[in-house]
Amino acid sequence: MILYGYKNFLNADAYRADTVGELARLYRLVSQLEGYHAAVAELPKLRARLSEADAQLRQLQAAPVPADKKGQESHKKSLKQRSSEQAGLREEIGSLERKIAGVEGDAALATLARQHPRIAEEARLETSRLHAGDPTNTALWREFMPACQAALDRMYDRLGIHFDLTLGESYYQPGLASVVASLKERGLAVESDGAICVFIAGVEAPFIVQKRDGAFTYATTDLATIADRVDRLQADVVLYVVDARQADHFKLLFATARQWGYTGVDLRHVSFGTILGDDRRPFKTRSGDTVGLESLIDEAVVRARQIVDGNETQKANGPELDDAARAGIAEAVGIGGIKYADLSQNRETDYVFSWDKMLALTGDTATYMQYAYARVCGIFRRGQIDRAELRRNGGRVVLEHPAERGLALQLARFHEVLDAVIFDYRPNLLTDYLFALSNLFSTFFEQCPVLKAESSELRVSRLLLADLTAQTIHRGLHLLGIETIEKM
RNA sequence: GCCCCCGUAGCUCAGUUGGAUAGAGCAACGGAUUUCUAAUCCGUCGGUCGCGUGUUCGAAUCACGCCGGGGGUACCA
Repeated sequence: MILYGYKNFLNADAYRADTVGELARLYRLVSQLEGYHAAVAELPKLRARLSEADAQLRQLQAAPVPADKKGQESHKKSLKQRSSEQAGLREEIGSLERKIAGVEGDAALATLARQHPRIAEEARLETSRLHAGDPTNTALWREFMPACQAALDRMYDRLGIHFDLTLGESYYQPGLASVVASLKERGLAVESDGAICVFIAGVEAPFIVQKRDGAFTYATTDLATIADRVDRLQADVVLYVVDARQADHFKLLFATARQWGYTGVDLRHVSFGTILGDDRRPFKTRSGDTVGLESLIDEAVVRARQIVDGNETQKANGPELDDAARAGIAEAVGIGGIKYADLSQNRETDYVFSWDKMLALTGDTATYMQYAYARVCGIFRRGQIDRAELRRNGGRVVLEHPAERGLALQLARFHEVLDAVIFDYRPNLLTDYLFALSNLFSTFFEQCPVLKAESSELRVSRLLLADLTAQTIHRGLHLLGIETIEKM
């Protein structure tokens, strides 16, 4: 789509000024025009289905209600089904009409749509040309990639995400033809309606490894990836952290891979729920109308900064933190909050996107744990305690106060939680644990003076508990990719 | 049509392989700060775990049925 957009709709100035932004615009534009034509083609069919559904519904309503109970129930049921079908069709039609109006209501867009009636096929053709090694498209792709990669790297960098090894789709491209050939050779892939497909017993949908126009698909790349990871990297587990809606794809992929001979590798779809908008409809990342990650992060950091500044002005002895320190705290708190919001929900549950949830700084949030950690650091700083020395001196932990006991029990459970997290790839178990731990620490902090403990033995014991708490929070948050801060 | 997921407090969600009076956060309300950071703590209010039947000593959890909501389903990448 981007290739087609570049060749037909490029704004050269915008491309020079903001390459990625312009490419994104082109993608959205082509996607919109494609959607327009698809909607125009689809609309009459849907309208026909709707009038059919209307007629059926009227017929049902006019029909006499059966005398027997069973008949009544089935009558009621089909009535309900019909009207729900009718409502569904109306909704779909409305959505298509809006799509069409969006283009036709804009003179420039309407003209473009008229000039590019076969945009969908032609855009696809650009992809298959690229796959076939077309020099122009390959050169363009080489031109686009660095800018896009740089934009991604900036985000990953800000989020503290690092990769051991990155291989894009292009890495596998040279091997795709032989994947298809190998599947054919084994009798796994057959031609169907001009496409090369693998059919898996019990699944109606085909697994298309090569389209009618010759282009390969994600299915082909995914198979080539499995082969590479097993043959070259000797992977024994491969995890796919992908939206639950791709479940069918992975079912077919894994089944095909096994039949292809890759039986010794554990292939797992670690699926996660769909992110829904306020209307409870899925966010569609490709349509480009979602909340951008960057603006989400910026907003989170701004809000965190407001709290930091507010706290600083309220301090009895005047502000302690300079601008750089405050900025660092705001970044850690803002980004940590977003990561935590995402990781603290059961990954399989769909969730409604909410700014408030993403940006909350009180209650069950990353901030809560970061704050508990900073409070421990405050104790050591205030008491001028050398933590390494404390650990070396080997004092005893005594548990007399209920708050001490509760905290210690929770600390001892850390390893169990990590086992459970790894077992089924459920980070929310770790967030639950850390929240409970931090909560127990806060209670302990309120009720058990550490530096001013009644005896030196008790003081050492409580210092050890505080130290362990900080270490555990630090490790736990670190595993979630969330930073800790010494002062907040 | 076929396949998959969900329904737990006003809201957002936990609830590990079935195990004790079903838990949090937010919201609401009431308290706590001369003492290590109040981004905090303590408390109150709030639930027929969608409905029914079954399996079990025991079900939010398992089975079946029903009601309600959502998603996927041949050439998009």
